[in-house]
Amino acid sequence: MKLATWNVNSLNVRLPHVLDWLAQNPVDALCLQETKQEDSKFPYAELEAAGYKAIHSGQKTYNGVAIISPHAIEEVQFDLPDFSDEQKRIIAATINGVRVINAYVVNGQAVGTEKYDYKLRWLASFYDWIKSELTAHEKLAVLGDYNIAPDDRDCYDPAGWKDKVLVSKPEREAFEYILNLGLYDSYRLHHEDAGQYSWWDYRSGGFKRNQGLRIDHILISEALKTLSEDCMIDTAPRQLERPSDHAPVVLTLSN
DNA sequence: ATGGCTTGAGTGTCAAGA
Repeated sequence: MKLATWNVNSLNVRLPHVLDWLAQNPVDALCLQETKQEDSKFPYAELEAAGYKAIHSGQKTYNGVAIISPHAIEEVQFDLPDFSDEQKRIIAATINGVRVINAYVVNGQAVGTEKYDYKLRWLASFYDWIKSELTAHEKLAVLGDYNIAPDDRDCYDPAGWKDKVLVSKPEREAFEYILNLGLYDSYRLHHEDAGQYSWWDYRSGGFKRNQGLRIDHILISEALKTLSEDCMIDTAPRQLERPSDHAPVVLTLSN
């Protein structure tokens, strides 16, 4: 079984990349973030023609999350249960017996801003919900754009980024607390090296110089950890014309 | 460089991303 996450930075622009990628990388579930479109614009028909079902929680211009799968998509849930929010950042479903949560975590803009405060409050509510989901679902995967680089190996310039948004101590602690609920950063189960990123700034030739951050993650419960065979970051789509600034992250499970 | 690029909105130019 393969699970993947990809922040596409506008599905309207990126649909050809997504369809090509799915054709080359058949997965059991693909979680998208930043679709940036209302449900009425979501390309259900194009995905269906490619053999995929989909669920979407979208809005105009910003945010928006989707789960795409060739299998039945069951027990669908939208939004955090205890956090009043107009922003479409959460969608979850059960696929082949695995609870799949897709999260587009708040960016936070800059430390000390209102948006940063909103990020920390959002993460606190996210923590509470993940805790309850873990008790309800033994096989749980929490995929998405976390907008947090967990440690200095995940940042191309730790000194320059010190205490900045995406790497600040409160954000890293929030990520750590979520792991401490009983989840594992699947990438780190299989790879210890630094310099492996999932996002590169469009500006300043970030990708060519490998100046990036690892902020897209697939967290898995103990029951899935025992099945985990590999987690990889696919940099191929980042090299295409008009790419998303994020690369897909793919988890392979046995069975 | 409170920068650099990309997207959506909407037709002039800004907000937001990370």
